[in-house]
Amino acid sequence: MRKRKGAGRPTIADVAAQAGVSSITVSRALRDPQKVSERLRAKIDKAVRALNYIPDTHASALASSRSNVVAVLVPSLTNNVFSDTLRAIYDALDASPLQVQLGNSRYSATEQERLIGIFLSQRPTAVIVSGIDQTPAARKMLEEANCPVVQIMETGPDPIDMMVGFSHYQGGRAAAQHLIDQGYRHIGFLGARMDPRTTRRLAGFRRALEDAGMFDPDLVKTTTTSSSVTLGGVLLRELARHRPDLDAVFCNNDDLALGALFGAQKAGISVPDQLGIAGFNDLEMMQAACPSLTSIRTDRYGIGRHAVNMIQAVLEGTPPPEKIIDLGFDLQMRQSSDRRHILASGPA
Amino acid sequence: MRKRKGAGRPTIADVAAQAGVSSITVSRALRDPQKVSERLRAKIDKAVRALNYIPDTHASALASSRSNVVAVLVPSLTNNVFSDTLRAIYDALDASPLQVQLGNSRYSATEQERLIGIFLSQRPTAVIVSGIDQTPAARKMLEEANCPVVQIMETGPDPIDMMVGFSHYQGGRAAAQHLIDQGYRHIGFLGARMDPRTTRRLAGFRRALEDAGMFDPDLVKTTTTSSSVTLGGVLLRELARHRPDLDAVFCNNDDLALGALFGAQKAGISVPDQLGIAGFNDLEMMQAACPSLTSIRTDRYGIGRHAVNMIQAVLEGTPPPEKIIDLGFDLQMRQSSDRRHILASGPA
DNA sequence: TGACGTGATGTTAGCGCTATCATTATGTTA
DNA sequence: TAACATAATGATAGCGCTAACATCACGTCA
Repeated sequence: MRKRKGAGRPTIADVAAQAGVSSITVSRALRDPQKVSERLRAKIDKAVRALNYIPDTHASALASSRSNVVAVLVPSLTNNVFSDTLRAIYDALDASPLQVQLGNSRYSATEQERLIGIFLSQRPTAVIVSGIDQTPAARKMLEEANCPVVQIMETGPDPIDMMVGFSHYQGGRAAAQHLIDQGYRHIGFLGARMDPRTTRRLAGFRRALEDAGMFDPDLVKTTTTSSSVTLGGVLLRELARHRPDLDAVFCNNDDLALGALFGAQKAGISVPDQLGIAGFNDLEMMQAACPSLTSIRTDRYGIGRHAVNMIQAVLEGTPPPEKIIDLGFDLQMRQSSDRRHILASGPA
Repeated sequence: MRKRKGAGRPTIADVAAQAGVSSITVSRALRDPQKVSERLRAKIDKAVRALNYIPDTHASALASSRSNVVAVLVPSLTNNVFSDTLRAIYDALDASPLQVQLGNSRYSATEQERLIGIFLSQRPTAVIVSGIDQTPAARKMLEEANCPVVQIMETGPDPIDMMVGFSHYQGGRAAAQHLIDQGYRHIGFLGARMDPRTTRRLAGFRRALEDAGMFDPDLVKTTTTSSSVTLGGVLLRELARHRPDLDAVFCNNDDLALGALFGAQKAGISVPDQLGIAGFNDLEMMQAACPSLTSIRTDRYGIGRHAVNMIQAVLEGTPPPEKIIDLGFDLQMRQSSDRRHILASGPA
């Protein structure tokens, strides 16, 4: 009957004809070569190359109810933290036939839920989703998605399926403990956005100070606006004006920490002597700053790499022994909080 | 006959049955509502909502040889310049049924070509690609792709289809001219990566200095390694050691400029008096730095927004009057290159 | 009044692949 | 050697949607 146009791209039937086999054999040879005899496989490979055949992803997905898409959901495209992890995911998937479908939830759990719905309608091979604070509906969808799911950036007690990250609570606690150990006594907290991970860093910070009998809610300065270097300076100067006894700040990310450094410099406050500064994530600029900035180093690239590894392991039928991978963190002490010279010369 | 499982998700036939119409009418009602009478449209909408129907993108793409994918190719996921543009693209496409398929070419033209091949096999609705330096094969593929193509980040004389960006050559030239105007006489160039855009900035820089009779190739310090704040400090100190007469640097991006500032601070070189610094792109941190840093402001978000607008205009049948949009740039003079106090008090 | 345009809806046949059996050839066991 | 497992290949029928044509109910105009 009437024929549709067709873009003229070769189909699996063309390959089959050229190789003298049936199309299902071509399909098998491409998807699972060991199911086809070596003789036919060679013929088919040759035909594929001769015709420059590229399988149609949509037809494949429709027929198999399965796509080659890995859905990845991050809360921000501009935050370097996520771009490092994304880069790892793209790098790791590079050699595989899997494609990334990236969604930006803008730090909104409901937006994340919406995107999960859209992405699942593409029947992805796997889902990578940031954080552990999905809405109940989103969690339910993912549990029923019938594909590997990895929650990244954070660890928690109750994975949907798998998890790679670290404890933001412990990170915040370690940063605070470090400032205490350096002899600071009026330690503030600068926080932007206050998403769930940030909030847990604050909780860890608070715990460390409470244990040391030093927690003062008046020294916690937070805002829900998004983070920036400029904001770090603004928050620092507001807090320092309000509380002249402030002698250190833990900033919930590195942008704020850099901004706090600039703010201190503008206000003539010397770092680290009059003010200690610590950040979170240890972006590359932290060690280059003058003075260099203390931060909690996190393995963002590793998180992406591990997430893909776990997915591939499941797809290959050898699920990873551990459902939860905690990559931890490292405190990188640098000049901005180094008071060893003062500590050595006597008690504060 | 034997039935396949089917994930149980409602199909267009279920909606049609519920609404008491044929499935093609449902299809039309969803894709082009004005082709269906108001009465049926209401019924169909109701059925769609009742069943929570979500169209299958793969089936649609297979049947129509057209997907809802906009392919976007950027050279880097970690460079803030591109994440700003990406954010704009995601924001602008948010209300439409179009989905972004993102590829990372890692600053490699051959990798870009490979990805274009993969993406075109998904028959995208449109393609957004960074830069104007496609390989001949890639250019040919895009010309034959039979969909809108927008080259972004840069303008040039010979668009594949459409273009949004600005002239990096003129940007580099303006930065150099500014440093000349501020009375600097031994102006260096710090460059990382040296991709095509960077190279054109250098060409503009060179032109301005040559016009002023001040170009000195010995003051151009470049590397092909990727850019970082740390690298900015390293390059600056190497150049300053080699050429003590250096009195200003134009850095081909803001990371290098920030690093140069830190490097100068570590070396005890005062900015802007002993050394002027200018960057490129005007990331948010530039104005927060201490001293604040001069930069060439570019409208990265606007580039993404315009690119999507142009695509949507074409899809709606009202192609934009201009194939090339030049969004220009603005020099933001700040403390790091401000010598008006010196210029005012007499000749250098 | 009858040939004909117009808009709304329906029928049918694919799009290019793969799931599910069916078939055939080959080896294996009692 | 009969009965049966195993491996390699094929035939067929969809997956869920839409392009292309068909039909039908109106109105229009000479």
